Amino acid sequence: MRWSNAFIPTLRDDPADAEAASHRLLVRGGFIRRLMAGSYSWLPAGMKVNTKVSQIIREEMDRIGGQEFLLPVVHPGEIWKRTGRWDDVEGILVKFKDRRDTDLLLAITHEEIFTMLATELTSYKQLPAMWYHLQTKFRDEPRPRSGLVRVREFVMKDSYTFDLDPAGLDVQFDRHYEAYHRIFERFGLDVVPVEASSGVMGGTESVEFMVASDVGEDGIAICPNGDYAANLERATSRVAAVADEGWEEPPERLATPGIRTIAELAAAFEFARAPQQVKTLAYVVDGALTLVLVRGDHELMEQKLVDGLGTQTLRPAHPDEIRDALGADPGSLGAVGVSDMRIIADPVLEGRTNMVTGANEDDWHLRGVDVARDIEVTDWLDVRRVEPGEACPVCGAPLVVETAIEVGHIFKLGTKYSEALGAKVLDEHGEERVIWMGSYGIGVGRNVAAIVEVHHDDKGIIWPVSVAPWEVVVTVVKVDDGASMTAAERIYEGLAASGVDVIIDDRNERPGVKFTDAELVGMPYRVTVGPKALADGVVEVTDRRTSDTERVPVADVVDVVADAVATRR
RNA sequence: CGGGCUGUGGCGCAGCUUGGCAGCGCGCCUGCUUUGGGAGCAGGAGGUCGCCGGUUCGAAUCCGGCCAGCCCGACCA
Repeated sequence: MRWSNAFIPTLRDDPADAEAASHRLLVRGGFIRRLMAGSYSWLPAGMKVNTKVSQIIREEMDRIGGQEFLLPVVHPGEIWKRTGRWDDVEGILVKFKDRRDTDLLLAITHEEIFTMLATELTSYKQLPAMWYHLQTKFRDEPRPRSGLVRVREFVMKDSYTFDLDPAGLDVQFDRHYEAYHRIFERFGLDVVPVEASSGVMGGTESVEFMVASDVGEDGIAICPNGDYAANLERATSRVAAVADEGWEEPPERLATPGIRTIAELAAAFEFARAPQQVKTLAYVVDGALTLVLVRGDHELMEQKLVDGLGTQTLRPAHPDEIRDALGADPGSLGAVGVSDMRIIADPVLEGRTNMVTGANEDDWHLRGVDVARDIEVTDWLDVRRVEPGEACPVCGAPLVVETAIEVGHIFKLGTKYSEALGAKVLDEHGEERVIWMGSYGIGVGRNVAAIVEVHHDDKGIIWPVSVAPWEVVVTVVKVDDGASMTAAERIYEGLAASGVDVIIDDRNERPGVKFTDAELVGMPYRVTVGPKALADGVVEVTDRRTSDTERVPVADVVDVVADAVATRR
């Protein structure tokens, strides 16, 4: 590739609408351009990276026995109605009709269609199977952000496995787990696998691969001893027991004029510190008002509630709904004496006595509440959000909480889709068996963003050799110097002949412009060919990572650079 | 969906308060000089001022509505 002919539109200024480093640098470096919110075009340099990332994924998928497909991005609504997701998935699913008034949708993922294809599997002898493709998804996200980190249209490698039984699924799941580690290692990403919520995908078990980053959108709790790691949407921890002082009498009314918050109540009464309080939250679950109880100093993690209840139709109750049902406004709510609705309580509250909670009467609370005696808990459910420093559930060490980017997610699906769509085989006894499925995703663009988030400095991107748009740039300091151009061309041809992905910067620009662009675009190695060094029979080889520059004889440079590149691929 | 901010040549911005020729820097084109860290001089091209409506002799500027984008939150496969 010759830079003079390439479309690499680098920008001198940061784009006004970009804050995340990856977003800023990918736009400035001429890799991507925004079309609309959450929708990006890949320019030639970006496409080179995209292709290398995709290729690494392909290689590792093929290595564990994956077979590549390519499925359509527009699906008939009918199939999604059969799995229930036509109605269950709200908001992000774009639905439309064709000229014959047929319901269609834009694929948000491809379980349905791969499972339809799997109905052609008829015998256990055809299992296990591992199928994948790299294909566009469109999810009408309410809030795209941070460039490629969260977009609406993106390409994902999604794979699907088909097995006779759960044990087979476990094997394929573990293979993916290993393959994903290899993939992220080749991307230069340090990942933490964490237990995750399966969300609407359904299924029994899922693992997310997370890269710690400020622009991440997920919180993860990590044990410093490596004994535990989980997404906060699922994480649990040990909480030190609170010793309650005795209070044998029934709850006593406590006048609390004007007090509406946990903090205000804690400040007003010595015996009502936040851990002594029961926080009462009102939700509407499947249409019914439901109380959710956590300790005063704890936060509800709504996703844990969603997962624990196995429902998607859940929202905080409106103030008027709360007043109609309980007779008080938020700020004075409590579950004591409530018997006509579901009461979900966090297990941390189990056995607690002498607590303070709202009296369901504005300006009044109750003290001396014994949870077991005074509250009719219908479900004990771990719904609290883990906070930094709480004890690891395995070893007790203080947990660390970090924000992270989810770069991959693997699910054990079970039989949800195969059952709904009739994917079955005959086993060795001639009996019909529903296929056990798993699904596994890696977003291409999000991984590119994560790589840049991790590998950049104030000058630009520092691509790992494995995914760099070009492994080497040959920078010609003075293009109208015949000797320079001749030497540079020879080096360029020699590197290309050695299998190095190389670009020659033959633009008639001043050296400063070319050096700056090379650093912004982020090629791992720069070979600088200029008249001064050439007079000594050498050129300079600069490592983008370290900025170390080495003078190398012209005759050796192709071998030296080709070797350096090869060892880092 | 709630809150905040922003829409002016390709990019970054000023002008808007107080209505009166649409500007600056970068980039781009031509010429000359220059050439090891974002060159200098001279000349030049390029804009429905997000859109629609209103007020006014006159609107980038004031008023109303809409659209789009970014950030925070909600949400998130």
